[in-house]
Amino acid sequence: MPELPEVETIRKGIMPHVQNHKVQEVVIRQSKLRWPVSPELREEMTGQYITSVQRRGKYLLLGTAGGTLLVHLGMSGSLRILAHNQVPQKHDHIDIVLEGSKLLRYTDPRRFGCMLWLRGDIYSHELLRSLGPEPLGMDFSGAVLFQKSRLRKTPVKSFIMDSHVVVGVGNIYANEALFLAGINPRIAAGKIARQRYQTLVRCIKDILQQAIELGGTTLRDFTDSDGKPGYFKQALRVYGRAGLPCTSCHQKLKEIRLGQRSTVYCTRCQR
DNA sequence: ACTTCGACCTGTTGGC
DNA sequence: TGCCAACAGGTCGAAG
Repeated sequence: MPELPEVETIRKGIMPHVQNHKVQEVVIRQSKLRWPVSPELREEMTGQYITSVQRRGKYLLLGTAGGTLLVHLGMSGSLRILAHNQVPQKHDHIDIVLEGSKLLRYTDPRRFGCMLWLRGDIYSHELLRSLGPEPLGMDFSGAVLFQKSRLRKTPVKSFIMDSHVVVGVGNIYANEALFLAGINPRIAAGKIARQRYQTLVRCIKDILQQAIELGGTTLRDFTDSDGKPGYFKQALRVYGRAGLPCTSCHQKLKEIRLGQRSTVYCTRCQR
């Protein structure tokens, strides 16, 4: 579920429920996530006011005066706002219980996500320090991609999915952006011209922006049950459509694997 | 410095 | 219907 547009939608969805609210209790039912969840999370976050809800790439950052909760949803994680009396289910690992009537519940069947309590300057933390630019920010441009890609032999799809190059471009949107840009995903990143990177950057920004706007409408209410976004299903041009006709030229879409990830493209439209 | 690959998990799907 | 392998929206870190 979580690519950048989903994470941004979740951020906007939970913000009004958690910002300026006081943490009454932190319940850790399962501490074995990608990294162990430290008891310090409970010890130090309890009693704090959540002052900010930010996003960096696919990380969510809940700021307090005493530290920051860094959340990543991995492949299967989700966050929901629920009532205090909602009974936890099998994969409901952590609750941030707020004063009043609500709690923020972290659910993650595969447990590839993480919840880390950080103190001090969070941007100097290992996980955040060397991240590339935000794809929707001003400092993500064709010039940047072009410059970073010189001499790199890795396929352009793997390249744009590398968080040190640019954050937040996951498998779905990498496939979609390359289709829109008309670029074959297996071309070596270092062999792509500056001009084409400008096109690619425009496509990445467009597809992410569009997905955020759609996500915003279907996932507006975070007090609902699982808000599983069905929004992009219809908008997807290549992802999940291997063997089906290209929406542009009707050629059968091809599926290959790049970096162990499913890659779908049109051999006629993407060169 | 760059690339590849295993690892972390559970749930779902498709083939036999 | 059941069983088993393959695969799934991520990404770190080790090894080459």
